[in-house]
Amino acid sequence: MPISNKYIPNEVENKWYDYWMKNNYFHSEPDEREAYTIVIPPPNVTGVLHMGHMLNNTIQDVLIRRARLQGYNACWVPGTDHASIATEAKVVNKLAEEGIPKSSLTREEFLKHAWDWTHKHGGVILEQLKKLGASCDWERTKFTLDDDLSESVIDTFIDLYNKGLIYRGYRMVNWDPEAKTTLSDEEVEYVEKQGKLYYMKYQIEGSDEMLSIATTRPETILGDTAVCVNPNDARFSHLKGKKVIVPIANRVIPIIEDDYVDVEFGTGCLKITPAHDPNDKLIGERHKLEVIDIFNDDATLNSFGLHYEGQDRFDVRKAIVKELEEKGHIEKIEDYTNKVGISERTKAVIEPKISAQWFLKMEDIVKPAIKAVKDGEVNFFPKHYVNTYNHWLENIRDWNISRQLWWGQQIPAFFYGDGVEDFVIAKTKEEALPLAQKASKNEQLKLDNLRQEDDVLDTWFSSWLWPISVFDGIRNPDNKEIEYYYPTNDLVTGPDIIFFWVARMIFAGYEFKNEKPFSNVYFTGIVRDKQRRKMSKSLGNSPDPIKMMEEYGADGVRSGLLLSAAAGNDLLFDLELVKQGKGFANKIWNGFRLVQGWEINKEIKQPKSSEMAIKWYQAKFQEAYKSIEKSFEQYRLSEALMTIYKLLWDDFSSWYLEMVKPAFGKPIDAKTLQATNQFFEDNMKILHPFMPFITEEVWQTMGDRSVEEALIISSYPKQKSFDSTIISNFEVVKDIISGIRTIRKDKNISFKNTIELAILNSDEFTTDYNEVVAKMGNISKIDYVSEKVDKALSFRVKSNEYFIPMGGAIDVEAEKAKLEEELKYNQGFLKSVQGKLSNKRFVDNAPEQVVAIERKKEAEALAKIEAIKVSLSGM
RNA sequence: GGGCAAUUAGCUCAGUUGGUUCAGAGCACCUCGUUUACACCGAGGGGGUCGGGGGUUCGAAUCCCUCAUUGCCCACCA
Repeated sequence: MPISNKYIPNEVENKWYDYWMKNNYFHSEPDEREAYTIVIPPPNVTGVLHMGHMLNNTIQDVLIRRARLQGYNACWVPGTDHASIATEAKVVNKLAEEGIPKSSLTREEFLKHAWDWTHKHGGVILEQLKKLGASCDWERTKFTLDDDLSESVIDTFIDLYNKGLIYRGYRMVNWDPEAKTTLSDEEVEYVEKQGKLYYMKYQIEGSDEMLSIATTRPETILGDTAVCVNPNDARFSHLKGKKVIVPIANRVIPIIEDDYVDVEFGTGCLKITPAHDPNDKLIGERHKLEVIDIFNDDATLNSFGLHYEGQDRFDVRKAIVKELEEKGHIEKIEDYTNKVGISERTKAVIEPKISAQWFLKMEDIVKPAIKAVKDGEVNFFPKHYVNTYNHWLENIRDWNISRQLWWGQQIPAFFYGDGVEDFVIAKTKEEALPLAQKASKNEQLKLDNLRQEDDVLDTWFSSWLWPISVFDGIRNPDNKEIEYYYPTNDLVTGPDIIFFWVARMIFAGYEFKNEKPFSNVYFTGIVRDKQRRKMSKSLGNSPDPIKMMEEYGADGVRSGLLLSAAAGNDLLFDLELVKQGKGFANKIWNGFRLVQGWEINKEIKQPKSSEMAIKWYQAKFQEAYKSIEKSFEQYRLSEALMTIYKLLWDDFSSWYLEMVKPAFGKPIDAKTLQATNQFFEDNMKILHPFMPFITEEVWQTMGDRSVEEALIISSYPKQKSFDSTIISNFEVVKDIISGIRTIRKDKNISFKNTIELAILNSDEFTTDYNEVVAKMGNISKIDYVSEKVDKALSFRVKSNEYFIPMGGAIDVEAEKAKLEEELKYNQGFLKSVQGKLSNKRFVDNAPEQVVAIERKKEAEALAKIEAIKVSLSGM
């Protein structure tokens, strides 16, 4: 069968993915082997694959495929996250487009829509991962809202509540007026915004004196309940005990004193709005101030907004400034940049708000997580993320885990009264009833008197259990699966969710399993474009992963991504590297075609050159192997791939295959063919984790392979010791060949024409490589001579000299100039070496080994200089 | 305001305890070559006073100090 000289990935990739699936190679069951486990960072259920996923999942697949080849029972658990805010927002928007406001629906009706949406769009991303070659155990696919996972979440909530770690409290929390829910501190991003600082004048009651106050949020004056100055500020001492009139609202509020106020900033006078600023709230508590909340849930003003009621906060800001100006209350307006908190999901400006929410106490629960990383139980790559991690854990505040949403696990709290504390915690209403009867001391309480908390739990309150709950380790702590697969081995994720997810999983692991969830965390970088901009939909700078895989092959894309990704650094995505990856696949394919085309002849003897080439490649392979192992230990996948790339392209294709390749139309001997096939197999094995498709294709085309003999489940080559002198000797041989090629190029001697070579002062080992030199340099005859050859071109490798006789056709002057240049260089080199050696302090202080090396350099330089001088004198 | 990281060839990055292998790799670039696996190719080549300035040392890309630039994270100054 004629094989195309171009490797065409598309069909090949689909074919082998189907084959792997059909034969269930990705599936894992506990057995006697050691487990190697990764749980996928579950993408949002309705998300689509972007470049970040591509990188992240390529890395996981490399690790899992390698482990599988190494004989581990490799298990990669896939799944998706319900992403409560993001998904609910999508469903709300979609319903809004259909003219259905969320408020018109009951909880059940809305959830039905949400599930319909999830079933329609969910899992697309997992299908896309299959294109990439991800060898996940799809039978284990989980969703954070699956019944078993939800039940695990509820169980842990109850457990934590019973331990006294969960409480309900009135607190100032972050309110997202668009999603109409609270957010945890981690879900708020701070961005710099160009704004204004407004200086407003408040009239002092019973006086004409005006007090100037600076604020960035003039609309909140309607919620002012005091004005505050520093007690040590002499400018305001005469105002002690007085009151001011809030403009527009015309309310009279006290002037209070508190150390919090910075005398230097603004006017040294601060307006206090306890309902809408965390600091004001604290001051308000200290001074027992009234709290006036002026906003509705969507951040329009409520009745405290007076004639602005129903208008949006930012519209009111403009309008109120205008009104204040008209009434003479604006002193001045300055430009001012400040940090504004926005919702990580909706990007809406966060409104601080006081409300009753559920919190998890963090102080004690995080302690084992700090210790685990400190003690190296859990390792971070790159390790500097440990600092970020520690800083967060050591300064942690309680976690607001309730969300005013419907999409998620509903909090299992049942209210029997209107008080903040009038609730019981239970799995079901039925279980709650007797508890509520007891708590309320009311035996007559009925099921109908109980009302379940509307709020659901933060998405991360389910994903923090992920490595445990996917193996059902919460509900059935002693089941076979959790015992076998937990703790997992590696976690591959982005540093952006170190707090959201990674840290929380670690302390959840200790809290619920008494053990770490994973041993190593590999933080990937962010995928950026060549201008270092983050790849995003809105910028339109992100290529479509699916299209790209269709054009360049999943293998090409995988290797392109990895080639550009130094461990832990941001990755500047460049399509050129994907092309390089595709080119690499093609290179391998063509090497394979070459070997496939060879005719074997068992009668012919193995040439010496092939024998030497085989010995050399065996050593070279082992040398690379060692280096690959080392790279993997440090999660330097990019480095490992580059090592393989160079091994296969330079060493194997450019050197090995060229050395053993029979002349056109000539057969090959059995020994060499057998060795070459063996190399091919080993090459495919070490490359397979990175480029699974082409390697399987080559592997399967090489011979008839049974279902048990697929590459994906074959065995990784073993590390063997190797003789490094074979490699260093061959470097000399390469230099000789390179010298010949340089002369050919300089003198325009076509490679088609054979030339002769004479060698002076031969080292013993080089004679073993005579056939190699002859073949690679197209040399017809090699002579060993005892003195310099006349009318010849020459070059030197180490201190040996090599001649190519040219008859009379050499340009003596040019050769002389060249030699003189070489002489000059070597003399300079010698001078610097001797400079070092004549420095007594160097000789006395440097280690013996180092001095010995310098002496050796000196001797070699002297010999070389001598040889050049001899050549020159003969001209 | 605090912390972390980075700064080495045109680009992206290696460079482990200071001294074999220290100035490297890949890509890009230049020259030559269509030799029967591959032009998604082969052979050859140019290119960096290692961000600046000090210091320690016989010796510094590597250790110390300092400055500069960039990125990220954290932090309740109106």
